[in-house]
Amino acid sequence: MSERSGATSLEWRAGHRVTSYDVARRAGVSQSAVSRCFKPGASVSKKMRARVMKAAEDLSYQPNAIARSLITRRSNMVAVVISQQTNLYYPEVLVQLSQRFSERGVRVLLFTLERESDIDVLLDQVFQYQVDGVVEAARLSGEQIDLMDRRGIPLVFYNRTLKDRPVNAVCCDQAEGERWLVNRLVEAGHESFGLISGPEDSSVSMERTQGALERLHELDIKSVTVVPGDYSYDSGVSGLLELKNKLGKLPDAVVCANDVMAIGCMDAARYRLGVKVPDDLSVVGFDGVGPAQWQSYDLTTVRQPVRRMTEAAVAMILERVEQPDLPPEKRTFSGILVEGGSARI
Amino acid sequence: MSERSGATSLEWRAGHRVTSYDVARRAGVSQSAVSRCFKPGASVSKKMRARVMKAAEDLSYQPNAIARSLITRRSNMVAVVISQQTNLYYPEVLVQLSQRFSERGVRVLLFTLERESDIDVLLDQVFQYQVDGVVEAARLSGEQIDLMDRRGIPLVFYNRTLKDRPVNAVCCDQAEGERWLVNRLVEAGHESFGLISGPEDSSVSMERTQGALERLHELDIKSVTVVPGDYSYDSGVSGLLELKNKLGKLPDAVVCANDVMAIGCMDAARYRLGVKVPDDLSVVGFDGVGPAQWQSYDLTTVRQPVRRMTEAAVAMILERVEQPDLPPEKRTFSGILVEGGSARI
DNA sequence: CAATCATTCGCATTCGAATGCAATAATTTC
DNA sequence: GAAATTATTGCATTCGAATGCGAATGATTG
Repeated sequence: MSERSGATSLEWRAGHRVTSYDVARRAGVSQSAVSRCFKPGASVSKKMRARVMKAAEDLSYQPNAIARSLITRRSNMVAVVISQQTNLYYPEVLVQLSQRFSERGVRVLLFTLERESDIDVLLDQVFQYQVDGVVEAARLSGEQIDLMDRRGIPLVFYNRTLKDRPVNAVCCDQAEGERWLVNRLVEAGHESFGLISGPEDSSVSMERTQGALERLHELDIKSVTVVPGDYSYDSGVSGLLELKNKLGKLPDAVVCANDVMAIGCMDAARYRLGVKVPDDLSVVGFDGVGPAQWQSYDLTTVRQPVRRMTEAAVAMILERVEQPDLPPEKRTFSGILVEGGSARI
Repeated sequence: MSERSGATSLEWRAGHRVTSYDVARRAGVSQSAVSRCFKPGASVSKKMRARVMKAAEDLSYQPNAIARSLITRRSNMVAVVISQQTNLYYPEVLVQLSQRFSERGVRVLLFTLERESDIDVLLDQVFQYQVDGVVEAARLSGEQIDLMDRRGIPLVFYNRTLKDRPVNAVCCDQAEGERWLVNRLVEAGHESFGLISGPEDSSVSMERTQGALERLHELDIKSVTVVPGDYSYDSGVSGLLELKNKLGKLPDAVVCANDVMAIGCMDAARYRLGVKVPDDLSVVGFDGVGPAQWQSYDLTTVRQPVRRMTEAAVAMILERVEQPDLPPEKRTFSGILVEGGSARI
């Protein structure tokens, strides 16, 4: 706790990192003994542990995780890859993942994707850092998945899944959630629907839009128009305007592929078109982000169980670090319907 | 690009990582040669480089960053420590930092703080991972700063600074921004003010609130009431209600220590008190987060120049990795006044 | 063509902790 | 108290890449 520079620390040269050898020398034991003292469950006598810990304390020794990683072949680091999305929701996921991993003694090495095309370089980087596993919240091609597979790095997708390939994934059941939303809207008597989809290359967006369309079809609703969006607030705004253009009038309800677009959509209705939500127009979203609950929006949406999902992702990765040959597994969680005031009842 | 498992790869046993020795053997050269080929600017003949690169390609060899770190004493990792804040604004900072660092070949190791008390353990962790530097967006005690100093790890604070101690820091000029906001509000003829402050232990919040108070004092405004908040939407709501309680009526303007509280405040005014913003009440925030610009709020606020600030933080860290004895430096950036519609003109 | 100088390459060592194995010390058992 | 057993400890090696130094090769010059 308290050795000032200079005092008793003759052995302390600036720029010289304190190693297990230093501790060993000071405690008059071997380096291996020091190593063992820092390994839980190792065979060490009480006396030894006390002496070593004392010396370690004196020198403020901390084991070098990098050296350890080299020999144990475990870095205790996991890569989290997120693509630069407008999606307000990912930061939350990121923080949660970090926290859950950290509880299990694993740190998160962050990889952000600016351009989709950088993914190859990025995967090489991920590999170089010898991470124990990867949580992927970005798109990967089949080839890229193969690559990680060959490299033997456990890979878990977060909210994206490949139909044609067995992979590990944690997902929220997008389609189911959309079906709930559609059910509610139809029950409330809405007959014409507008959908604002997300980016084309987002599997999540596709599943949501498809889920809604499917249910609408089942319920024999004919008046359905889809316009494209990109998850951003602005595209929610323009999406609604485009719907109105296309139809000549507004639909009864708009189903947005995420909350942020739904929020944009509500604002467009109120401030651009002077239309009341939900009286004249119902709007629903998906995700359950914080702002969706703000009183100005009070959005009807489906909340993803982020806590559960991140826990699952962490567990799946760590299981596969221990047992690399566990078969691929997909875990799908139901969302939670949040009944706000943006949709008529 | 294309070696299928099985083909020519006799030397390829599962579970055996490809090392520089493997590449060396295949190329018929020494391990050092391989190492040099992967070091930019090393003395290697063209022929050699070609052979090695071919072999490396064949084996899909990637240098082991951990082994490299051990010998070079550079991990090319930087720790970013963020405290679990409700502040909507940090995730953005985090992503930006990651991107800027990544452009310079440095990765971000993420440390999230659940409880403030965990900070000591966390700092030890940071040290164990041998990061080259630390960007700290959380509070540290003087002792803790000393510790990092003794350990020789460059430390840059993001938006927090210690008065009584020379440290590296990148900040937005909170006080200045608040003065601007107050000026505008006073110019618009407002005479009574309510302030909703942030958490007590947040230096940023303190500077903002103090800055506003100071300017109000200079302008000889007497009717000023401060109530505490915690940066959250809810505390913005309750803050406004509390102000009304305390004063018996609403003030002319409310100055909130961040955008999210300002948003809560606006919603409370509209939906709890039935008061019009800005007609009956002006509200201003601070940060310039995305939602502040949504039409329902259209907040008058001061935006932090996140891009510039993160660039500065990255530059400061990396400079100090190269030259450890650069003196402490504080870089303060002016915010950008965003004239929204939440304050009367 | 020999002598000089500049490149390029390989050898051997290093970074710091973990670990199998053998040696030693501490316990237990009869 | 000796023998057998178990618990501790140290030695030596390992993980994979980087690098100082000297050897070998090549280029340059007179």
